[in-house]
Amino acid sequence: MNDTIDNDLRRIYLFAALNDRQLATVRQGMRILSIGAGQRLFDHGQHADRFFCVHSGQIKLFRLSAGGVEKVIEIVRPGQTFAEAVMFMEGRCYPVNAEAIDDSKVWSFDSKAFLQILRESSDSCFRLMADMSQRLHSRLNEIDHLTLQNATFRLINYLLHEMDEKNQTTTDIHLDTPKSIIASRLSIQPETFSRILHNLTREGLISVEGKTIHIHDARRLRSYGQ
Amino acid sequence: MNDTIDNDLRRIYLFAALNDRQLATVRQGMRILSIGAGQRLFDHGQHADRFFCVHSGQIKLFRLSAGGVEKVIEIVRPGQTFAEAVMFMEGRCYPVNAEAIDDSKVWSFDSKAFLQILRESSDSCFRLMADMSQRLHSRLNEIDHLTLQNATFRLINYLLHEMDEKNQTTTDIHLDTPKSIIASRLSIQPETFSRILHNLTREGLISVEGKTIHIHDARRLRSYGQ
DNA sequence: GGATTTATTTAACCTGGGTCAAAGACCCGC
DNA sequence: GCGGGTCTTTGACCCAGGTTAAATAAATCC
Repeated sequence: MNDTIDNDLRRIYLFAALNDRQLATVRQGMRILSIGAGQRLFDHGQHADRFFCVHSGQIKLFRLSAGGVEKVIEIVRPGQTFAEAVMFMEGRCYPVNAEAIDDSKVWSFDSKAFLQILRESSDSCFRLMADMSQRLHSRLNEIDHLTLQNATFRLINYLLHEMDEKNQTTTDIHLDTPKSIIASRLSIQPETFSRILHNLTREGLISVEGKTIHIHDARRLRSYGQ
Repeated sequence: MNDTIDNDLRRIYLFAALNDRQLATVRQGMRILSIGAGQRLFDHGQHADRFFCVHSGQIKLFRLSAGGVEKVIEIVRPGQTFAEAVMFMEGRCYPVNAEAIDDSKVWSFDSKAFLQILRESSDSCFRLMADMSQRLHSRLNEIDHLTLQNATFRLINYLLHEMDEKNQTTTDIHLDTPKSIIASRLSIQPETFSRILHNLTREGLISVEGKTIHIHDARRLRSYGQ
C-alpha cells in the first residue's frame, strides 16, 4: 500500500530526489482530500501551512476584486502541484483562492515538515528553484500577453498550448474546462470569448462543435501574432 | 580594498550567509560595469551566464512587442539584484531586455560559480527561495492590478508605494524616473498618465510640480480602490 | 420526459483609455 | 542665453473589448 503511494509520490518533482526516510516523512504528513465541484479548498489570505498536488479533477486558483469580479490565475490539472512556493513567503498566507471546478481528489502536504527535508536535500532545493524560476517566467509571459497582445492572440495562444500538451498531430481540442473559466483565465469576457471563436471560424482557421474545437489551419493560427 | 568590497557584498541578500572562502569566489568572478544612459546591458533571448546587482543609477527591464512597443516590467534601483532566477531556467536565456535609464554602475556575477556555492549553502538557497517567492507574489499582484484594477488605481498604488519606501511622514514624492517610463511600468500611455495626475490634482488629492508630487490627502488616496 | 437551472451565444450599445497631432516645458551643449 | 533635442501636457477623436439584455442550448433534477 505505502509502496504504491510512494511510487506516486516519487513522480511528483518535489519528491523525486528524496530518500526513503524523507519520503516516509512526507507520506506521514500527507492527507487525501475529496473536494466537490464548486467547493473551496482555501481562501486568499488564509494561513498557509500546507501545499498541494492535484490527483484527479481540476482546481482553479483565482483572485477577487473588491466588487466581486473573479480573475482565474491558473487552472491546475492532475499531476501539478500548487502553493508550494508560499511556504517561503513572509507571513505565509495563500495569495489566491482555490476552488474545485469538478469533483477532485487533492493530496495535501505539511509545509513545515517539507521545509525540514529541504534543509538536507540540496537536490530538492534545486528542483524547487527550477520550478519557481519557470513559474516566474510564465507570469512574465502572462504580463507580456496582457499588455502587449490582444484578446484574440491570447485565445489562439491558449489553443496552441493545449494542442502542444497532447501529441502535436491531433487537430481536435477538447475543452474540459467551462468556457467561462477559460475566458477568465485569459482575461476575456465570456461574450468576447465566444465572439473571437466565431471570428476564427468565419476565417476558416477553426470550427467549434460544443466543447470540441477543430484546428483547420495551425500554421496560419501560429503566425497570427507573427 | 577586498574588505570594503566584501562588506558591500555581504549586504546583498544572496551573499549574506556565505563564508569567507565562498565570498572570495564570488568576488573573483565579479565584474564592475559602467553603463551609459540608454545603453543596453543584455537582450531578451541572449544566453544568461551572469546575474547582476545595481550599485548606482537605475536599470529598466522590459519586453518588446513584435511592433516594437515597449513594456517596462521592472525598474531596478541601487541595492537590488536581477536575473539571478534565470540561472535555474531551462535554456538559460534572459527573459527580458535590460537597459540603463541613467548612467549606472552594475556589478555582475558568474552564475555557474554561484550555483556551485548554492550546492553547499542551504542558507543561501533558502534566502533565494524566499526572494523568488516574493517575486512570484509581486507578479501575481501585477496581474491582479492589470486585470481587476484600472489605470488610476495603478498610478495611485505606485505613488503610495513610493511614499512607503521613504519614511511615511513625508508627503512629497520625487520621481527620479522619467514619467514615460513609469507609465510603461504601469501599462499606461504617457498621455493617460498625465491626464490621471491632472484629475487627481483637480480633486485636491495631490499637486504636481515638475518631477515632484505633493500628497495632500493620503487617506482618501489610500481608500480610492476601497 | 419535462421543468428548472446554468452555460453559451448573439445583438445593440457604450466607455476607458489608446492614438494622433500639436503646443508647451525642460534640458543641455556650445 | 539660445537653438535644437527630448519630455510632458492638452485636445480631438477612435476603437477593442466591456456591458446589458435577451435568446438558445446544455446540463441537472424530480
